[in-house]
This record gives sequence, C-alpha cells and structure tokens, in this order.
Amino acid sequence: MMRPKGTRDVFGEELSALRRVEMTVRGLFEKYSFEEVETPMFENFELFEKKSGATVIDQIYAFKDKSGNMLALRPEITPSAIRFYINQLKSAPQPVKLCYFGSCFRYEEPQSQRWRQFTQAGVEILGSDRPEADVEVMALVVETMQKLGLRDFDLRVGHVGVLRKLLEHAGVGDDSQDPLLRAIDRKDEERIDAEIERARLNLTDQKILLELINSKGESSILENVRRITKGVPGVEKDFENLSDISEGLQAIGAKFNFDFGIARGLGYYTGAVFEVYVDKVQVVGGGRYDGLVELLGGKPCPAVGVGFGIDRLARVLVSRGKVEYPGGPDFMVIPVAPEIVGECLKIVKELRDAGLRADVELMGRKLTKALASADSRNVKKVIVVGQKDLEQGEVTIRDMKTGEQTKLPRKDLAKKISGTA
RNA sequence: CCGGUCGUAGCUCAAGAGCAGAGCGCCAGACCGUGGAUCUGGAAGGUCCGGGUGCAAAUCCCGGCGGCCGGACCA
Repeated sequence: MMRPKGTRDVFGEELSALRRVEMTVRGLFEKYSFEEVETPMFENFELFEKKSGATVIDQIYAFKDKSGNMLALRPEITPSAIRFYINQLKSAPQPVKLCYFGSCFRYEEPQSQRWRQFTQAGVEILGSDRPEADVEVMALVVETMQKLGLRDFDLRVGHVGVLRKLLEHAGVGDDSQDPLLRAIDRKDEERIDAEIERARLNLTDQKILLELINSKGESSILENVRRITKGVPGVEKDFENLSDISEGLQAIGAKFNFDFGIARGLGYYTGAVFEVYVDKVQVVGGGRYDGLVELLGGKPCPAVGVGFGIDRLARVLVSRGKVEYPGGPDFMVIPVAPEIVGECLKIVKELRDAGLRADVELMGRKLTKALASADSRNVKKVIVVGQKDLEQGEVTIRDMKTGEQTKLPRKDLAKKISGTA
C-alpha cells in the first residue's frame, strides 16, 4: 500500500524537529497572549470560494458528503479563524488575538518543500488598524526565529498598498494589476518587462515602478522611495504607516529590510506585508488584510496576521543538524535467566512509577545479546538482574558509555536511581 | 497542468533477455552472569502496477502510479 501522492510519514528525527517547532511556536503564542482556537479540518466549500480566484479553487480538495453538502478540506486556516471571529467574537473586547495550529491540504504538484498535506500555525490580530499591531506580529516572528536558533533569517517588509496605488495612478485597472503583480512577486525581469508593456505604462510611470520594486534595504531607503512616488495619491498615508512600523521594529531591535517587490500572492492583503526566508526558502509570510472580515460577511474590521510553515521550519532544523533526537531509553532492565523475568517486570514498573524512562528486555535474549542490543539502541544504563545478586539483595547497574558497573540494593532501587541519575 | 530523472530485500545498490544477488540491518548459535569483534546459520523480494513482444522479461516496447528536482501556480 502506498501513500497518497504528496503525503508523508513523518518519523524519527524529522518528527522530533516538527514537535520542537510546534512547541516553540505554541509557547510563544501563549506568551504573546494569543488565544488558541481549533476549527474543523473541513468547512463549507463557500468559505474558501469567496476570497479566492479560480486557479486557487482548482487546488482545493472539495467533495460532497452523503447529504449532498459541498465541503472542502481547508487549504489554510485564516478563513476559519475569521469565520469564528464573525460568529462568536465580534463583540469581544478589541483587539481579538487568535492563534491556530493544524494540517492544511492543497491539491498541487508536489515538489521541494511542498506537499499536499502540511502543517500551518498562525495568528490574527482583529480590530486594530494601528502600526503597533503589525509590529506585534512581526515581533512574534522575530522571536520565534531566534528561539529556534535560526538567527540568520531574513525578514523582508513590503507594502501592497503602495504598489496598487501606483498602478492605479498609472491607469492600470484592478483586473490588469494581477498579472503584473505576479511578475513582480516572482522577481522575473523579463516577465515584468512584458507585463509593463502589456499594461501600457507611460515612460515616467515605468521608471517609477521599476525603481520602486527594486528598492530594497534598510529603513534609510524609505525616504527615497517616498520621494520617487510623490505624485501618487494616497501613498503618503502608507509611508507614514511604514515609517511607524520601521520605528517599532527598531525599538525592539529587530533586523529587517524593506523590499517593495513583495506582492504576497494577490489574495487579500491590503497594507504592509512581510516574508521570512532561511536559506532562500520562505518559511513565514503575513501582512495586513483590512478587507477580509467584511468579504467573509462580517462588519468591516482591520486585521493583521501571519502564517508559519511548520514543516519547512522543521526541515531547516534537520538540515542544519539542530535536532536532538532522544535515542533509546535511559534504563534497560535485563534478566540473566528466564526465571527472573517476573522480577524484572516488577523493577521496570517501579522505575517507571518513579518517572524514569525505562525499558525491559522483551525478546528473551541471552545476556550477551541483550547487552549488545541495548547498546545498539543507545540505552544509557542497563540494570542486570541475576539470581546471585538478588540473593545478596542487590542488582547490577552498568553504564553503557563507560562500561563502569556498580551494585545497588534492590530495596528502594527506583528511589536510589532517580537520586543519582 | 508541463519538463528532467529515478523505481530490484527494512536500507544502499548489483545483475541489462537465460536459476534474483551482495553489503548493511534484523533474528539465532558458537560463549550462556557482561556489550560493540569474528565465524556460522536463518528470516526477508512473485524486481512499483497493467498490458505487449519473445521459447524465455527485473532487463525490450506502450500506458499508468509513485519518489526526487524544476516550470506554471502558490490563499
């Protein structure tokens, strides 16, 4: 039996990395006082239909249940979180800070770092349109990366509002913006040129656009970008916003770069957007989407959020050898003769009751083989239980690393061991 | 949806029309109250699936499926 295409069985070191990322992220969500919500893994199809274009809908696992309802496996969790907010929390004290965790599904061709089932974690701040909310989300991201030991991450901040307003000003209508923005997001110069051609930008606007999307670097570039786009109506406010965000990030000592070439897909983003890269792989993405709550049927509500690619983060940890994989048990109890098995079962139970990670020989191996086997499983200490020792009221404990052996009294064994180990 | 590449034992790979093999791992014995070594033995594969050509197919042909890598797309 084979796995369905694009799925994985995660085991061993990789699973250990995955758990570590989950634990780290969950811990920080709590510390930042986001409240967790667990939403269903499938939703009514229309929840995802509303905010997505045709190509995106193509990639949704959709199905009819036995009563004919159109359902879909969630391709992301943000819509569910917002549905929940609209259903139950819209009159809760603002802002509402939600976080979530779970598997998502997309019908895509699998390739490097891309599977049909993957784990996403994320947060949403609902109700605040202020730059400090954007900063809060980015601060969480920065701290997460640091806690995971990935200090060389690259945080890039852009702004889709500026991009869209510039295009609007240049006479590119909503519908024609998307292909151009896609090209920009891909950073493919040939495509960008072709799309500029197609959008019929005049020379001045072309120059402004190209200069804008090639503006990358520290906060000092902001002034220049601001100057370039001077004539574009409405962007002044966006730059105020970016400059506030920039100050906020500097206040918390976060390293980041502006990159006005970030378009973050096309979905629902309206303001500042950001991405985090490690080793050229995008592991985190987020931004402001002030229109989504309304789109999903709620009252207008500003929102900012982020999604973490948990599997990708785990991959990075594995590839950098940062995963501690807890080999075998700390203790292995081995009987010297078959008659002593019962006593061994008793001992291992005592050890476990004392909270120790203990195992017992289950294959009926002779002592020699049992020791070899314990060693190959990275057991730290072996407790050899034999008739002679028991007659003296003792057992033998052997350190598998050093080979050093000592005898310990059988009575209160677990207590003695947990004291010394 | 498109392209490259690969698919034989749990793992890494041989055999390239003529009895399906090795190394590692696993189990056991030699030794049986002290490990990693060595030696010996054992279990484990109808060669990804389905068709076709041949006396004969893991091997050649066609079609699927799957892995890895990339393109399109990426909420």
